[in-house]
Amino acid sequence: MDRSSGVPAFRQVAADLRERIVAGEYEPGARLPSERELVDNYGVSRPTIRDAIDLLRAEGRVDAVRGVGVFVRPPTQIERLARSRLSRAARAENKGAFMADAAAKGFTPSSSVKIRFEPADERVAGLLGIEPGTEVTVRDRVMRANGLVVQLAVSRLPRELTRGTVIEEVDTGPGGAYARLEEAGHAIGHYVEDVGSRMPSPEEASTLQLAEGVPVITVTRIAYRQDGLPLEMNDMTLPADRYRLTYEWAAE
Amino acid sequence: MDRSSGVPAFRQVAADLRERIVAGEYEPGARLPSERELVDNYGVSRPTIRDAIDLLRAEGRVDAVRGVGVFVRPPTQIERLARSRLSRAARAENKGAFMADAAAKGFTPSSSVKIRFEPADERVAGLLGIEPGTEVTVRDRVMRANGLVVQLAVSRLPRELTRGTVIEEVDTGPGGAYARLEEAGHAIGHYVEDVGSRMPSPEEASTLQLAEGVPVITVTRIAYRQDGLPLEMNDMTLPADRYRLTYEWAAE
DNA sequence: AAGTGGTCTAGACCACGGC
DNA sequence: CCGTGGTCTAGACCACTTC
Repeated sequence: MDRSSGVPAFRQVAADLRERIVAGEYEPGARLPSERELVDNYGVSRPTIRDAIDLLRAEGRVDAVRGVGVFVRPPTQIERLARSRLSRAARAENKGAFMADAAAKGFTPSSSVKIRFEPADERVAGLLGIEPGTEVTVRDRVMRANGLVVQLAVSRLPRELTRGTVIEEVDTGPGGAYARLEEAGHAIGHYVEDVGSRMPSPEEASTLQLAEGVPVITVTRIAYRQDGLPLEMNDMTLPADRYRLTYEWAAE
Repeated sequence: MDRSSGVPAFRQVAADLRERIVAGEYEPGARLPSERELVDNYGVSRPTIRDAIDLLRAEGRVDAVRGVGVFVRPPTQIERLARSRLSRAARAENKGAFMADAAAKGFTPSSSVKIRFEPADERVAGLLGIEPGTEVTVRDRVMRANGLVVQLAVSRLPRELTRGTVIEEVDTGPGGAYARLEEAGHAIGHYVEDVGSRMPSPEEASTLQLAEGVPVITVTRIAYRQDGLPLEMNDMTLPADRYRLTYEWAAE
């Protein structure tokens, strides 16, 4: 603790703890000294110690458990999602991309869907190439693996394309909505995915059961018909500590 | 303020401010009431008000400026990075992917490179398909646009492929390292990119000049020769509030 | 000089988990 | 019951920006 360095005390404490964690002095899953012990160790007040720990929590390095202690967060298991999950071959045998992934990875998937219809706002209309206000079919899904929420997905299609099809039902049948579109003569030509990241809203953090300091990955996928007409857009939200996305393409 | 709801006071204050921001009562760029005003408005102590504001900062919703006030963070300008930046056609006229992007977007790019050689660790060896300990050439780059740091990139190649080439020099010449590899008979067959996100380390936050509550996007790209041999791996780190990544592919 | 956010203290009480 | 983290208070002083 250097009180004259100009560096705030809580940052010095955080830096010291961070170093010890990275160095392995506190291993993954290990408990840090209690806040009151740290008060004695560093010679600062408890709020200052808490500021330091709050910093490490925001970085996603430690988890605090009330009544128990503060623990070094162990590395999480990462799933890779590849674009091959959208192949027709995969659809032939499964209920959709998410179920296909689940089958491959050996966990028990479940998914709850809410269907609604609403007028397209500016953004949706732009991406789907329709007039704002045009009615769209919205499939709002919460996907779970072994009971744990792992993904949110909001899919929107021009209602014109879904009227009278099972895409407006909860269960879209084998191969999912994409398979139904193709059966209706809308063969998919190409996909575009737009990937970004941000901190979650409090609602997202609680539905996705996110730990502190964990961002979400946002993916907006648009499926186009072979003539270039947008068929569907899908806004997906994934916990960044459990997913990576893999894309692969030939040079040129 | 409901003191008997069980919801902590600072979360109630944060929720109220968040609502007002989302509703547009405080517009982007607008100043929130000062902490001491909020103390009066909500009837809680200043540390409690600060806890509330700290929450909004961690979410990336507001910025605090010492001596001035707390401001609603305005939306940032987002650049899209598309895989087409890696095409041979783009290389033909430019110095590399980053410079190509810069030219297209109309900003002034600059980039500082440090070259070093080191033995491959476990991860690097696995991705490059070589034995751990094998010497690799490391090109450690900081990319800037109009003076602002916008990307970190650490590129690694088996030294065997770069010995005697300008890839071991600071300036790799027109088209960048990929062009030199192709000239040396290592035509690129395909690329794989692995995309994830996490909160930045303090070092990353300061070199990338990241605002609070802004994650980084991490991309690991591997370039393979046409026979499948890994030629290069590139670990990129991007500020999540300034970039989105776009991928596009044909169905099937 | 006045107002702002940044830091820090020395307490207090609470809710929760484990013994 | 005791120790843990979670919340909250009422101050204090500082560094900084603006006027």
